[in-house]
Amino acid sequence: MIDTDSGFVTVLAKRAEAAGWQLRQAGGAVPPQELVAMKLNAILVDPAVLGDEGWSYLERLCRELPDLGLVVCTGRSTVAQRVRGLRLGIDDWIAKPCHPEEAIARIEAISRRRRSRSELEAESLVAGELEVRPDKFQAFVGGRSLDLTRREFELLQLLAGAKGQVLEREAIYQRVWGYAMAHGDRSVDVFIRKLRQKLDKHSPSWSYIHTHFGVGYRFDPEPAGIVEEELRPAEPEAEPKRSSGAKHAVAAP
Amino acid sequence: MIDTDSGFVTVLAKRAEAAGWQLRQAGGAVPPQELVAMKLNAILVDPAVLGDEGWSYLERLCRELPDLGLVVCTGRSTVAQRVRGLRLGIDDWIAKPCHPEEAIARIEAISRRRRSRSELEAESLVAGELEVRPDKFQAFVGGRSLDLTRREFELLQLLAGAKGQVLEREAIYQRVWGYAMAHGDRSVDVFIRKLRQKLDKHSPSWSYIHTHFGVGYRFDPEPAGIVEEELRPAEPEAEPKRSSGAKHAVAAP
DNA sequence: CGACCCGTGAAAATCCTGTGAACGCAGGCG
DNA sequence: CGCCTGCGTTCACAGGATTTTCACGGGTCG
Repeated sequence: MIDTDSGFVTVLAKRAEAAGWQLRQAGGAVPPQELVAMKLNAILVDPAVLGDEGWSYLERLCRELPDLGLVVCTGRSTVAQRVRGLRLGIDDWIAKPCHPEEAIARIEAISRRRRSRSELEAESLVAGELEVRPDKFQAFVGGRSLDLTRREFELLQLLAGAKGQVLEREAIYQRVWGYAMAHGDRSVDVFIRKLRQKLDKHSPSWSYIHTHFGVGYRFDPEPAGIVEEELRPAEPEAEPKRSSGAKHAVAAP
Repeated sequence: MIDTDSGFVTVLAKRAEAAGWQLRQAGGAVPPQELVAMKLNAILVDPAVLGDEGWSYLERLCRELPDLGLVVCTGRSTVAQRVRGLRLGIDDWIAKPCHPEEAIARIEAISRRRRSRSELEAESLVAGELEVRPDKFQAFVGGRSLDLTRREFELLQLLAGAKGQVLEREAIYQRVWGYAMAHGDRSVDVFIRKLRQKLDKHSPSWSYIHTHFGVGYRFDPEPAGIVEEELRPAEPEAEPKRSSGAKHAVAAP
């Protein structure tokens, strides 16, 4: 929570703790980046402590962290202000002399929506030769681990979860990295490449990730394997380099 | 909305319509089943009109339609009641003498969360032999992809969405490209041609896009197929070139 | 008939993605 | 405490795919 009203802060902290939450408090604007690092569920702000920067800060939060639950709790406000805030992306607006229990309940209500859809994980998922195991934070092919890093795994899990759907870069970034993608960021592409490398290394006869030009990527296991190795069985290919290897299928379900 | 306060209902209906929503109103409890059939986005309830069944009805809604946005808007209420409601699964609780614009904004805020989590605009659309699938950024005929590029798809989606309506070039450009069309720009025409090509290639016996001279284009699937091939079965037409082929129907305004 | 509008094909300009590598950072280890 | 390694981020380049632009000619309208 971002507020300086010590009485409110104290009592809310107590209730939050009683509810089993972990609460962090600040007395002024906190850069969205730091908020990301805190892995927050929701944030409660009294824009009064932000001064003139109030609106721009709230706007920034909504823009860069659309997944974060955002509740404003402040003193006098007009209908126009509340409407503006809600339209901006704020999830709830509470008038300040407010019962802490209600604040807790409202934050809970917001978070409920957020959580409900994402808690579908922990289900082991199979696609082609691939097996994605959230419990082990790893993916396997024939029992052998792909040795994915954290980000790689999260990306793969996201893609594999939205089976068949095309996911746009921004959406991918948003959901894996947790905040809005900066214009021109190529991180997603780079990780897609790493994933494709590892997938191809362990399951060469399948293609999993497909590119949709100008849109994003789509996960869909296809047995479209490259079967030219057996044409020249005596080839002394000591070099495991796959060189310009298989072209990645471009948009053609 | 479930409410009987005619003044509130009237003004809210007006605002909702202005916001482009479709609103249905009832004066008492509606079975969840019927609500499902209405394909609602959110529901606004004043439990006062439900009498003693209020809480049980709300509870039932939360249990059976957890995906539905649920907002309570009623008169006097205690903190305990609001907390109970919010914990139950209600998304927002508004005190009743309330500005309709705020009610709209709050419902919007709730729906925003709901929608962004689930697949946005996953409504697949069928027209003639054509199937437009927003989730795949692609259109299909008989399961085969038309292989549209992003712009082509967006254009087709726009046209197909405004079923039967004639769209002017500037309007099309504005909505697909996102900014105003420069004078003399022929991009729309070019993309219409590309679309017609691909449509005709995969679904030759239908005509989808019609030209309105001096106005714009209109999407309307018609089985007006060109059936002259069978008139000369022995024709050695080795040249698949459609050359000056089928003229595109031009409707008179 | 003449001005304007639209379909068409192809060249030119632009944008997008795959890729390799450098960079910075943090934890693990000697 | 300093080195090393693994990981994530950023950059620049190249090859394509896509979009835009252009010029022509056939159609349409008044």
